[in-house]
Amino acid sequence: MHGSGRFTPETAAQVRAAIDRLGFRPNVLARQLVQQRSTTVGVVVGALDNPIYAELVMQFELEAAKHGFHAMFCNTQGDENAELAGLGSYLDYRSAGVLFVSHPPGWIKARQMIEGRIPAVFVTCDSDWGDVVRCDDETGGRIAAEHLIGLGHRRLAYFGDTVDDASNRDRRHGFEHVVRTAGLTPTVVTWNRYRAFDRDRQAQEAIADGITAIFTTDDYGAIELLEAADRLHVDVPADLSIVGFDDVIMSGLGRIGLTTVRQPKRLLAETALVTLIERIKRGPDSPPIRQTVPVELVIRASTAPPKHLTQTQFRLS
Amino acid sequence: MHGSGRFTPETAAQVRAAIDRLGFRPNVLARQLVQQRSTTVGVVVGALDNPIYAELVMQFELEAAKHGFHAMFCNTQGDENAELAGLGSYLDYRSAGVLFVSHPPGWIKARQMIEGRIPAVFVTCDSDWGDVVRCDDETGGRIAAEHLIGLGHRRLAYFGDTVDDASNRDRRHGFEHVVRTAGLTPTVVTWNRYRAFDRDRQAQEAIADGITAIFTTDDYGAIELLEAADRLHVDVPADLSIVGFDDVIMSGLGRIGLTTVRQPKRLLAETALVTLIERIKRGPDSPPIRQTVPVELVIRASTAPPKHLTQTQFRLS
DNA sequence: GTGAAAGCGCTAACAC
DNA sequence: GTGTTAGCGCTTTCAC
Repeated sequence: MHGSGRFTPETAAQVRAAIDRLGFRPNVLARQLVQQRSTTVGVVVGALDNPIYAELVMQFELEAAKHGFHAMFCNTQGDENAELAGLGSYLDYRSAGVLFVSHPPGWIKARQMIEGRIPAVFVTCDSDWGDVVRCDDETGGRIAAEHLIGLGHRRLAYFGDTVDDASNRDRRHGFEHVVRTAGLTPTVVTWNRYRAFDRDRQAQEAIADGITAIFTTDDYGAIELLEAADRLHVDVPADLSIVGFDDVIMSGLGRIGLTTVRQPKRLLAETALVTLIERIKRGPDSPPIRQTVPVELVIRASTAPPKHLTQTQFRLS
Repeated sequence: MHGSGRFTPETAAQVRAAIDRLGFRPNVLARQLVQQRSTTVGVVVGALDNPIYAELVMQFELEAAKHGFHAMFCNTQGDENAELAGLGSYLDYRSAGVLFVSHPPGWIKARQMIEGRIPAVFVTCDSDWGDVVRCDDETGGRIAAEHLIGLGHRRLAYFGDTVDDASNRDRRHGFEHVVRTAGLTPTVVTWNRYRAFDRDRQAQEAIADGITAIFTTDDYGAIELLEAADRLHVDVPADLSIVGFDDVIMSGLGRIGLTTVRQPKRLLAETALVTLIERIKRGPDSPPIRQTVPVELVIRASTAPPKHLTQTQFRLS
C-alpha cells in the first residue's frame, strides 16, 4: 500500500475501499516503535497566556504540521519541575525534537536530560549546547535607542526583566551602546514583573529623576509600564515615551498603540523548524547551528519628542 | 520495577543506579502499543493567537498534565482540511481523547472520523454527539442585559459573530429575553470580524440609529468595537456602553477596561478533563454528558448610564 | 517482485 | 513470588 509493489488496479481499489469502509488508520505508535524515529516535536513554553508565546507556539505548530510533525506542548509556568516533567515525557515519546520558547528555568538539569538524546532548538533565547534561532536583539536595542534619541530624548532608561538572559542582555547592550555613543548615560532598572507595587514606584522614581523615554525588554513589560504611567497620571507620550520589544497583536490596538521592535514570529518559527530538520539530518555531533532573523521598528503612539522640546518649539513659533 | 515484586534493597538500589546512569526511560510508544491505550489528548483550536483560546488551551494542558495526560494540539485556522488532518493524527496516535475548543469548521466529517473511536469533549461550544462543557451562556446574556438596562439604557443592540453556534445563540437569547421583558426591542447585527470597513460602518449605523449600549458575543468583538468607536470619535462609555463576553486578560488592562461576562477558564478546563476521564471510564455507549459552569459579570470602564440620563440628572440638580 | 519472518520495547498472562 | 513467553501493529529484511 505504501508506494512499492504492484497489484491489479482492482485489487488496489478493493483494498482502498476496505480501508475506507473500516476506517483503517495505521497505528503511529507501532510504526514509530519499529522505525525508531517519531514525528512528535515537543514545545516547552512558559505560559501560553502570554501573547508573545501564544503567537510563537501557534506558528510552531503550523510549521511543524507543514513538515509532517505533530506538536506536543507543556506550560512550565516558570517552574523547574513542571519543565522537567514535560521534557521527560518528550523523552518517553522519543520525540524528534524539542523547541524551547523561553529560557528554561531548570536549564542545568534540562541539559542533562536532553543533550545528546533529542535535538533541541532554542527560539528567542540562547543556549550554549543546542541550536539557537533568535532575532537580532542587539540591533533591536539599537534602533529603539536611535528612534528615541532622534526624537530628541536625552534622559533614557532601559527597563529589564529580572531574568537577564542573553536576549535581554543583547537588547540592553544595543540600546546602551547607541545611548553612550550619543554622549549620554542610560539608566538601567530591573523590575520584577510580579510586583505591581514596586513597578509603580520604580516608574515614578524614573520620572522624578527626569527620564523622558524608556525602552523595555518586551511588550509585556512595556504594557505594564503604560498601565503604571496611566495610574500615575503620567501622559504617554507627552511626558514619557515608551518603546517595547516583540510586537504582540495587542500592541497594535489603537488604545495601546505601542511603538515597538517587531520580532518576525512566522519567520522565527519557519527557521526553527528548518533548523530542527537540519539537525536531525546532521546528527547530534555536528556543531551547533545559530540563526538570526531581522527585526523592524514599528512606530505607534507611545513615542514622541520630549515635552521640553515641544514647548521650546511652541515658544519659538 | 513497577511496584510489584520484592527484591533485596541492594538489588533495587543497583537497578535504580543503573537506570540513572544510563538515563533509561521506558518507551511510551511500546507501552501504549501493548496496552492499547494512550495518554495523549488532542486539542483542536481555531488559532492560538486569539487570547481566549490561548488561555483555555493553556489550562487544558495544565489540567491534562495533572491527570497524567500529554497534550497535542493543532490550529485549524478555520480551515476544514487542517482540522481533519489534525483529527487524523489524533486517530493515528490512538489518543485518549480530543478536546474541541471551538465549533469545528468541518463538523460533519469530524463527526464521521471521531465518533465511536475517540472520546470527544466540546468546550465552550455545543455538539449533539460528544460530551459538552459550556458556561451558562444564556445567563451571561441575561446579566449583560440586566446591567445595561439597570444603567438606564433603552436602545440596546447585540453584535454577533457570523458563526451563530449554540453558544452565541444562547448568549443572544438570554440578552434578548431580558430586553424584551423590559418592554424594549433589541437590535441584532451580525458582523464579519474579517472586514474592518464593514465593522466601522455597522457601528456607525447603530449609533446613528440611537443605540447607546451594545452587547457583543465575545471580548474579541467587543475590543474591535471599542477600536471602531475610537476611530469614529464615539466616546465609550459616555456615548456608547459596551459589554463583552469571555474576560480575556487583555480586557482587564486599564486602557481597555472592558465590562464583560467572565468565563471561568480554569474551571472549564478542569471540568473538561474530568468529563473526558469519566467518558473513558463509561465507554462510548453511555449517554452524552453535559456540564455547565457559571459566569460572572465584571464591571469595568466601558459601561455607564447613557448620556441623556446624565444630562437629565445634571439639569435636576 | 512477492511472501514469510523477525523484531522494535514493552506488558500481561502464565507456568514454575 | 519470580522467570518466561506471547504478542501489541507495524516495517524491513531476506529468502523465494
